[in-house]
Amino acid sequence: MTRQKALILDILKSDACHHTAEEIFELARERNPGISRATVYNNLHSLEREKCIRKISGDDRPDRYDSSFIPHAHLVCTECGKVSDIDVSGIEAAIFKSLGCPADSYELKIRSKCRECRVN
Amino acid sequence: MTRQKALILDILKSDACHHTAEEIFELARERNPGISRATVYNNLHSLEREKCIRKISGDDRPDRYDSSFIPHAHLVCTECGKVSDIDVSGIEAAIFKSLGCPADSYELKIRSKCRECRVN
DNA sequence: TAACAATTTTAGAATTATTCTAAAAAATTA
DNA sequence: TAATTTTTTAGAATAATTCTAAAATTGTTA
Repeated sequence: MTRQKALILDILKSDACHHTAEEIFELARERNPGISRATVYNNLHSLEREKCIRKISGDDRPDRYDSSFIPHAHLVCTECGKVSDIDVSGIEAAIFKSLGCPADSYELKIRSKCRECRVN
Repeated sequence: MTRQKALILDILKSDACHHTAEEIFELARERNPGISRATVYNNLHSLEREKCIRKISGDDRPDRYDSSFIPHAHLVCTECGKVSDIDVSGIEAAIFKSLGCPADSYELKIRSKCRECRVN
């Protein structure tokens, strides 16, 4: 594990936010000013291949990276637009059933009002 | 509804494929050689806003458009990138259970090899 | 239908996110 | 340590999409 790769992983692990590659590049530069953008992309790819991190493909916006490799669903609020994690049990089993094998990965985005907006 | 917008909608409706904007542009050019790429993008956006079509955000590949607005799962081939519909029963129920109400819409993207690529 | 306003289209430049390149540096192996 | 492999770097290249401003089309009102 190179210095740069460890730095990128640390940035993701030490922050609950779902950062974009560009944000990670900026944060990495604060601690290693010489780091290259390509290195950030290279390592995000390799960390993803190694199932250390997960990419959340953006909706008209740049992709974001999640320090958790455990797949989970995202709730996109139709009212305030906020994205939050949501647990939907039984997806994996349902996917396995229709696919005949486990998926490489999956992404479930649910559009609904979030709890806060539902109250108001 | 302009001539161009009708053409773009027709291309999507008359073909089960999930085309990319570029593919739609090429198909539109066959029937209207002067059409501009920007027109294709403009109309795809406006059709999406009007809930006539749905965008499937691409995974390292360009976004694709679905002529149906009814939510359903998509299988994104990790090999050839093709997007196909896949029936995963029980998703709606699982979402209802964790949300406490039906979702406005959802998008389930499953990454795996498609049937053709699995054979080869 | 004429006159006018509003919207859409067009061509191509600009932008954004990401990937590629090839030489230098670092890490790994023998 | 020497040789080999892998990674990093800077910046150019690419791909997808958005922007721009002028022209064309469409819609509206008199």
